[in-house]
Amino acid sequence: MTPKISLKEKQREERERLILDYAEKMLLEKGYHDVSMDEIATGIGVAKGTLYLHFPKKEDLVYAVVKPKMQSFLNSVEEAKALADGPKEKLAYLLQRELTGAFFQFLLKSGSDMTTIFKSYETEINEILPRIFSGIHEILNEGKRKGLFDPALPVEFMSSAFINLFEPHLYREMVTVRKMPVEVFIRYTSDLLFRGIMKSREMK
Amino acid sequence: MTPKISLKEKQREERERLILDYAEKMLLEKGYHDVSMDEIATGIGVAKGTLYLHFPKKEDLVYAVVKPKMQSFLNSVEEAKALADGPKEKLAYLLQRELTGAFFQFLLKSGSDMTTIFKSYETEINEILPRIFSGIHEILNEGKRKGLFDPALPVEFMSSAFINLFEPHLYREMVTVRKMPVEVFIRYTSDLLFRGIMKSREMK
Amino acid sequence: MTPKISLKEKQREERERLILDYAEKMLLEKGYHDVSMDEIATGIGVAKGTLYLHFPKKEDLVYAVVKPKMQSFLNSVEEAKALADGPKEKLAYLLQRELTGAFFQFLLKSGSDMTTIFKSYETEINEILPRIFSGIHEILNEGKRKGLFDPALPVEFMSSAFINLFEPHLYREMVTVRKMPVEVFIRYTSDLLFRGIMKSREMK
Amino acid sequence: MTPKISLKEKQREERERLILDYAEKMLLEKGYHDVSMDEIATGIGVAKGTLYLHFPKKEDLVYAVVKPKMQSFLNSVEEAKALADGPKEKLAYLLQRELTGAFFQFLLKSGSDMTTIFKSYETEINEILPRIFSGIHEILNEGKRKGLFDPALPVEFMSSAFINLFEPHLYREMVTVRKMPVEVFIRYTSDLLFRGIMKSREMK
DNA sequence: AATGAATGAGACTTCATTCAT
DNA sequence: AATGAATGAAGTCTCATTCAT
Repeated sequence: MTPKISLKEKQREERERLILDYAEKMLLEKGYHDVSMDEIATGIGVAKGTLYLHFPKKEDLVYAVVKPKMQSFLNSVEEAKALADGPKEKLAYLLQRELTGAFFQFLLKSGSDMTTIFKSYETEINEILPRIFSGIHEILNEGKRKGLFDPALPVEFMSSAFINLFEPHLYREMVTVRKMPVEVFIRYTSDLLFRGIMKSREMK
Repeated sequence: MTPKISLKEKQREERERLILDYAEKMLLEKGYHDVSMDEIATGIGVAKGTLYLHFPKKEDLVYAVVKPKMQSFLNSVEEAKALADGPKEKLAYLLQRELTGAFFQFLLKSGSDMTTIFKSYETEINEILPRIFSGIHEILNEGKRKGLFDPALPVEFMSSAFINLFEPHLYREMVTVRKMPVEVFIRYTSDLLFRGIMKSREMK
Repeated sequence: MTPKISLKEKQREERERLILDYAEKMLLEKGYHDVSMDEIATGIGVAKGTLYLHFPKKEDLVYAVVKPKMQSFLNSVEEAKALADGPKEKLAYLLQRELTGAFFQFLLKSGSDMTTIFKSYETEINEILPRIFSGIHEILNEGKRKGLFDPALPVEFMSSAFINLFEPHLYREMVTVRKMPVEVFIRYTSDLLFRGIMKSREMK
Repeated sequence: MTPKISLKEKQREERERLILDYAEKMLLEKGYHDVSMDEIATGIGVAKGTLYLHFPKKEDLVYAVVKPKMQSFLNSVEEAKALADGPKEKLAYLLQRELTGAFFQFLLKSGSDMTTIFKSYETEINEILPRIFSGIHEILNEGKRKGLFDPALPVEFMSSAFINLFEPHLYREMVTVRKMPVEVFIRYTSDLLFRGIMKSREMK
């Protein structure tokens, strides 16, 4: 009977994906508080109760949207660290891998510290986020050691500025609205990170 | 008996300031949707109704918090434009003047387009915000013309990146928590804007 | 010192009259629930607290508006009863005397049994209203005895129909809006009471 | 499975009827402002939220009570106009058809112009009410032309007096309290309209 | 499993009434 | 006496969550 079960399981997962995708879309568009469970249910054509079969709380549904993005970001950080290239290339890799992910965007949109919304996941979040940041800090410190990055700037300062680059307004304006090719957008962002807005003299 | 009138007026303004300050604090901490009128009232030790004596709607109270910051930012933009110095100095002036203001921070915190919250003030906002951005764009274009700023980066891209620098987490972490002197924080931020995180070769 | 006191007393009464007149106007216009104490105070240029120096409760203020009209109606009933004329003339006298008074109009406007609003005055009201009705009933019974009024119609039916004639919409429409002279309006109303809408054959 | 759907639909309608009936009862008893949504919910043993499933606003619930009565009255007016009989019979038909409906009663009870309460339905109301009145006026003018009704009385005067006959106090007192048979009540009312309170000489 | 009607806590807002000045 | 700021009970409405079908 395994196939039958896995068929059901498959359907269940498809349904769940449907929910998560639509929820993500709406959350990005309107933020946590302006998206109701009703709206999500109606939007994908299921009953409100069905959402609750998959996710016991709104918090759980939303966290299910956010967690993989956080996870993916962590993974990318780990991958970046493992690259043979230098720290600059590692950061560029991260940018290119995650710039379009909606994770941090969502957080900023929601306008709350994550823990305000995800009270039940505080422990989990406090396990993942620090690893993300310490991974970035490692890369940044490596850059400082190699004389590439400004030794005067605290790594916390740098990493925060780095994270801010993932803010969604700019992406939407440039790529979605103005049809700037993603690669161009990524290059610009990466340039901005590495040499600010000044006209470069020596590097691409 | 003008003094008597102005005494009352003074008290009224003090009370209003009390409300606005506490509201700002809470809004920055928890965002629009997670701060209730009740909470604000209790927090400053007045009854709910008292808030409504000063501000007919929650929207009005919150806009009264935001407007002066928006206004101040616009003023600073105008002042920056009027400076005799070059575009770089103008942007630095803006950073130094407004980096600690909580306006954009609040917006990001609130996680919605302003007009989602401030429906009644849409017209007003749509009058102020564009002037802020076009002012910044003028400075940026001036910089491009003078060969200072990267001509490849769209000014919208630059201005958006510039605005992102005002995000509050970093400020709080560095200045409030780690006791970094504000001047140092401003210099770092300004450096970041102008030359990215790379070790500088030729400029301060 | 009597004159001084009576001067103050006079001013007090003038102020009270001002309040009562404005309150009556607004009550008639918008009804009990749609007129706020604030509105009344502002409308006559005094502070809200001042209203409460004269009338401890909204109920008291409104009853102070209503009571004299009720009283006046009762007086007119008594006067009508005392007339030398027949019952028809007595009713006509009542109509002519009270048709323009706003008492019953106000009640209808307020849309509640009087006792819903005037809880504290229930006893008083239950003393006056029955006297009004029994006075009218006396006249009606006199008319029945004299073979003038339809003996089949219960007096309660007649008196209620009679009271309904005081409804304000018609008065406002005809006299205020269409500028029908009051005497004509009274004659029409009186005709209606005595012979309905049919074309009269024998009496004016 | 249409029957299943119609079962739910049926239950929904039953529930809605329950709400409407109880709301009507309370509205008639205490008027718009003195009936709270809470009170209605509690009164029929459901939660407040349930009311809002059926009617998004208090205004909507109340209008759902009023509209059918208004509609029914309009229908009766149209039917009356279409009768083969004379104008007197037409009015009598209207009286007999609608005297027990609570529509105008409710309006009077509510003590406000309908449009004060039903702001969102102003257009709809301004479409129905004038048709009611102009229908009545047609009948009245027909009566005048045929020499039946007093040509001196403006039709607006007559129609307003006619409407006043639907006032609820009298009905409740006579029929509900004193157990007067409805037919008798209707006959009395009709007599009152056509010949006033005078003892009739020539007509029943 | 799926549904969606029902629930009720909690948010915003109004307004009669009180009270310090 | 007069003021009007302050109060807080009460009302309308929303929405995450539950539960009978």
